[in-house]
Amino acid sequence: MGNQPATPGPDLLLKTLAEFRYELRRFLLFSECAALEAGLQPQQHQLLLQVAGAPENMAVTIAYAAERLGLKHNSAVELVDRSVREGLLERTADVNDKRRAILRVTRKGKLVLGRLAGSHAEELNELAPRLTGALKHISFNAHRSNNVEAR
Amino acid sequence: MGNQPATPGPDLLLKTLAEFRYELRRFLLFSECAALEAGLQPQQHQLLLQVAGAPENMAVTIAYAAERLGLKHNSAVELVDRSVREGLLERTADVNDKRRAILRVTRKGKLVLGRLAGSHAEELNELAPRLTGALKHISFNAHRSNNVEAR
DNA sequence: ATATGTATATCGTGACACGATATTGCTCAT
DNA sequence: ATGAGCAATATCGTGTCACGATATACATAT
Repeated sequence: MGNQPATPGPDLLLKTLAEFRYELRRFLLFSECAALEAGLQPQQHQLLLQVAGAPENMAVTIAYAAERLGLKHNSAVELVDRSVREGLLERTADVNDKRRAILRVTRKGKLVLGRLAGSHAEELNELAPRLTGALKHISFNAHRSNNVEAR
Repeated sequence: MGNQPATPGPDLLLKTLAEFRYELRRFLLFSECAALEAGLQPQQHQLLLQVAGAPENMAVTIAYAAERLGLKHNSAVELVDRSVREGLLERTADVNDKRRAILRVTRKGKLVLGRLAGSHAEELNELAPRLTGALKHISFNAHRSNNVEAR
C-alpha cells in the first residue's frame, strides 16, 4: 500500500502513449463495429473511403489504394476482388494504360459509405479533444524522452 | 481536362475522413515497423505499452489488457502467452484472487519499450498537426454531414 | 453447500496480409 | 521498330492472429 497517489514518475511518456493508443483503439473499434453493422468488412470500408475520397482529377488504381491503406499491392488486389464481388466497387481497365485498373465506388457502395461517414464524424467530434490532448502531452514530454531507464 | 481545380464538392466530408484515416494509417504503419525492427510483434508492443503504462495502484490483469487493446479475453490470453514465452512479460497468479493473473513487464520488455517510446514521440510530434488539422475540418463539417447523396 | 457469476485457459476455424512468382502491357535506347 | 527492362496487376501457398464456443478454477451470495 503506501504508494504515491498517482506517481507521474519517469514513465509519464509511457502513460501518455498508452492513453493515446487506447483512445485510438477505441475509435478504430467503433469504426470496425460500425462498418460490420452496415454490412461491410472494416477493410472494405477503408477501401471505399479512400477510393471515394480521392481527388477527382486522379486515376484511382490498385496501387493508389494499396498505398492509401498501407497495404502491399497483392493484398489490395484481394480486397478489391471481394469488394467488387459484393457490388461495392467497380473495376474497369484503364484505356490509356491497359495495365492499370481504375476503381470506382458503385451507387450501393456510396450509400453505405455516406451513412458511415455521418456516424464517424460524430464519433470523431467526441474523441477529438481526448486525442489532441494526449498529443499535446506527448509533444510536451517528447524532449525529455531520453530518461527511459529500465528499473 | 476541363474539371474544376479541386472540387470541394458535396463529399468534402469523405475527403477529410479519407485524409484523416490515411494519416492515421501512416502512423500505425510506422509503429508496426518500429516494433518489428525492435524485435516485437506490433501487438506485443501494444500489450507491453498498456501494461507498463497502467496506473501503479491497479492490478493489471488479462481482462484489463484485453479491454485496453480492444480484444476479446481469449485473444489477450494468447498474446500474453507469446509475450511471456519470449521473456517480455511476467505472469503471476494473484494472491488475493487466484482466478486472476497479474501481468508485469520484464526488464527486457521495458528496455525495448523505452526505445520505442522515444521514436514514437518524435513521430507523433510530426504527425500531430496533420491529425488535429483533419479533426478540426471534420468537426467543422460534421453538422452539414446529412447532404450525402449517392450520385 | 449449492448456485450463480467471474477470470482465465483451450481448441478448432476463418479471414486476411504477405512473399514469391507469373502475366500482361508500357517505354526507351539503340 | 524491337528487344530489354520496367511497371501494374494477378495468382498461389503459407503463417499469423483474432474469434466463438467451450472448459476449468475460483469466488461470492444465499
